[in-house]
Amino acid sequence: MPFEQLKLKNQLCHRLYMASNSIARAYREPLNELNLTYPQYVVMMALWEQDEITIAELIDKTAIDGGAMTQILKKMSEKSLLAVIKDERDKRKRLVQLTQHGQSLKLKAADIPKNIQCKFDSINTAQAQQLMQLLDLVVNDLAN
Amino acid sequence: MPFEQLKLKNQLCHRLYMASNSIARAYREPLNELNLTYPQYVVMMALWEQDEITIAELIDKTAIDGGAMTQILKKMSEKSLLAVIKDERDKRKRLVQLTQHGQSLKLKAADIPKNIQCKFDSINTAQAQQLMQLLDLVVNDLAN
DNA sequence: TGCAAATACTTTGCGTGCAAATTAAAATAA
DNA sequence: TTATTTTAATTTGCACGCAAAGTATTTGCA
Repeated sequence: MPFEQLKLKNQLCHRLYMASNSIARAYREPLNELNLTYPQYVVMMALWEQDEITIAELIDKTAIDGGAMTQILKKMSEKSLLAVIKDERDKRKRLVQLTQHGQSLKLKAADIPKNIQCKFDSINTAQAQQLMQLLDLVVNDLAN
Repeated sequence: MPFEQLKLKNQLCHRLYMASNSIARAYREPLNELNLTYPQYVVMMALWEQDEITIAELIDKTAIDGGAMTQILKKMSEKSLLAVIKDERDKRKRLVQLTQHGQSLKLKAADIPKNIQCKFDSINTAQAQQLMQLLDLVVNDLAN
């Protein structure tokens, strides 16, 4: 079978492309109600876990590009979700700090994961776990 | 455990986000040598399988956004990879046709899938198949 | 036949993802 | 100490992904 390896149906990358876009699209509606984009939501989740971290740490936790992060934090700061303040001990660094508004949004966001899960009719919890484990292998293998 | 569902490590969406970005990044170098972006490569794979299809069919096969597709085809046309011609039977439609240059690129691209696979040290063929099947379930569940 | 609805695409505006260049500050070396 | 290198973040330019609006063209229905 010539060029079988170039067929779209055999491309893991294309599956990932479609799945990633699909799930980001699924988050769009619920996140619109919080006035958040998907990457902004990821930043919020990171900060809800640990507040007042440097931008570099935030980039590390979220895997969001540094150049994009600057813009994202700027927009989130304008929406009064967080503040970016100087680190007096190391003036190269900047610390990201949730506002009270940003902290309180956690309650409103708490239902989102369940709402998304409801859409997965054909995937059970074990399969979702397995999927996440396989995706971690992909990410780790490509990290080098 | 309060708000456990909001932690990043439990988010399938974030795993997909990272994996999709990682693998797109992995394709960047080999595709640079063909002067193709990743979505452009997807368009090429679709056309190598079946040439002279409408833009709507191309969108259907690739899952690339329609608005983006217009721009992508414009750029690929400028690079003489393909031509977009009118469908005389239905003047709303436009047909996408590979040029000889576009067709010949298939040979150069034939090695790419194997080169990417080499990076996956911890995933065997069966696991890759399983991953693709799970991703198909995700996409199908979210299609509704 | 004629006209509203559907279809196929294009355009526009916004928000990233990414590479590369830039700026500023701290760490390290000479 | 001073110069070099490294680290942290920003800026710039390009290519999408997506929603919404706009433009033809065709269908289908009254």
